[in-house]
Amino acid sequence: MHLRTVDNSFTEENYLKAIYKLSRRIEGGVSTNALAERMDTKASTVTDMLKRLAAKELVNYQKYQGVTLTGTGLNVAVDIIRKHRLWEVFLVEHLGFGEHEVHEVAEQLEHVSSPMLTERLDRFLNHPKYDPHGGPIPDADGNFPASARVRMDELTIGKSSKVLGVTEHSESFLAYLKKVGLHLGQEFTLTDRHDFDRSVELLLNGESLHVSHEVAKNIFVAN
Amino acid sequence: MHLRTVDNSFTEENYLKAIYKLSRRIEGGVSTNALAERMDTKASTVTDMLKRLAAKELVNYQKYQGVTLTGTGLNVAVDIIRKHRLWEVFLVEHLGFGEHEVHEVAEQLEHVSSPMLTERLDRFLNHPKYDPHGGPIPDADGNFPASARVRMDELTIGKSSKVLGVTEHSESFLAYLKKVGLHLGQEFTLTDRHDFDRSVELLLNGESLHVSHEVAKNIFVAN
DNA sequence: GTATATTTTTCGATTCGCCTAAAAATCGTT
DNA sequence: AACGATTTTTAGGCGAATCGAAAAATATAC
Repeated sequence: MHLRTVDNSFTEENYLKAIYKLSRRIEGGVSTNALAERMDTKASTVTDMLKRLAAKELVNYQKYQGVTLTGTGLNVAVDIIRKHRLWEVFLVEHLGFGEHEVHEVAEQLEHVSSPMLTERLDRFLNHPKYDPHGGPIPDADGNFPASARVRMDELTIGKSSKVLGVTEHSESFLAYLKKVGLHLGQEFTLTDRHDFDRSVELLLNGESLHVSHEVAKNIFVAN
Repeated sequence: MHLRTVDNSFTEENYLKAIYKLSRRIEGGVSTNALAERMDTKASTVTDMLKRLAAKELVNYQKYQGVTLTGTGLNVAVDIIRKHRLWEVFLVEHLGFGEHEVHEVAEQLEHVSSPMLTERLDRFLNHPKYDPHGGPIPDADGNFPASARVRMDELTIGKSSKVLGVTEHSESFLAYLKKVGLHLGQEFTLTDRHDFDRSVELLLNGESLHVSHEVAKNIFVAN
């Protein structure tokens, strides 16, 4: 006698979120190994979980073929992201957390399940569109803000722009950005693109900067 | 490798909290059945859990003899109560929740583990001493506010006390209090408590008065 | 003080999330 | 097409948290 309507465990929610994030960056289904690395677990564990998620119709899974989210699974994933980012705004703007101190706490808060809480928090925060890292916050219907932002690697040559956010949050990546001066709000001009490796050239504070495609595709800029 | 040094699960935390709350009202150790009822589970499940908690030295447990919290267990329980009540203050005062809509959400939020979050929330809320129901909020060291007030339904049997205030302000409730003589400052002795409906018996001006739990929980009395 | 009732514990089972080791499928290279 | 390397799945096991059924301990009644 279980009520099984919306009974997603933290673990399940985290898998769905991981699948969502990985599928943003990769064409087609997400591989078991990619998921295992992201979830810091073993491939066999991932296989087990994918079967369970498939049984609940949260993912489309066929063995050896990778995994994608179903409509339901997508809804859950986006809702988790919405909550995560709203909490980050709260932590930074109202509790005085530093931008880089919020992630772990938000990882916990995002699993609190109360639509009323989420909507009231959203209102309290004045319906923010971006989190402190520049990540877009989907609304209650799961729609992301229709904003003027593109990935840096997609910006037109010659355009001036500024850094709005990143999609990769590893320590090393953030350290690299800091080192080369690509911090939030930094203005620059995209002067050239090299087709052979899709890297780009920027003009930033009067200096030229070479940015690899791997880096550029993880940076959101104004368009 | 998780960051949580003391890795208490939600379930464990809830058992510790339940043991704490039950031991407030009852002399000696808490019985397996009382705990099972409170946790809405089976006695056999409780026995299993008590063994685990005892192995972690969070409770003192000897079979058939009931259970009490160890120092460590008490610390955990009080910290959960602190977080629960702080979140209730936040929900009511900043998100506009009604007094009676907050409990379930706070039950989830109380398990978010981040001392930094708790302390910053406490500061944001201006170090409140009582939650929206009048429940006292322990400080970061686990000390409850010195002011001695408890809900009438939580007063120890045999204690003499006096009425300090109410948390329910409806006309009918106030009229009832007036009729039975429970006005502000009125002295009385709590002579008995009936576990089946948690109602209490008072001795008031030499007369016996039966007060339902519904009423008693909305009256603050000196402790 | 013995019999009966109640409480509590023990004893398998189950599900979730995870692991290791081994087998199977797929991919890459020649 | 066939070999070897890599990825993925299967198989079997483990701890946490739960259950029901049955046994054991304690409490109550007579």
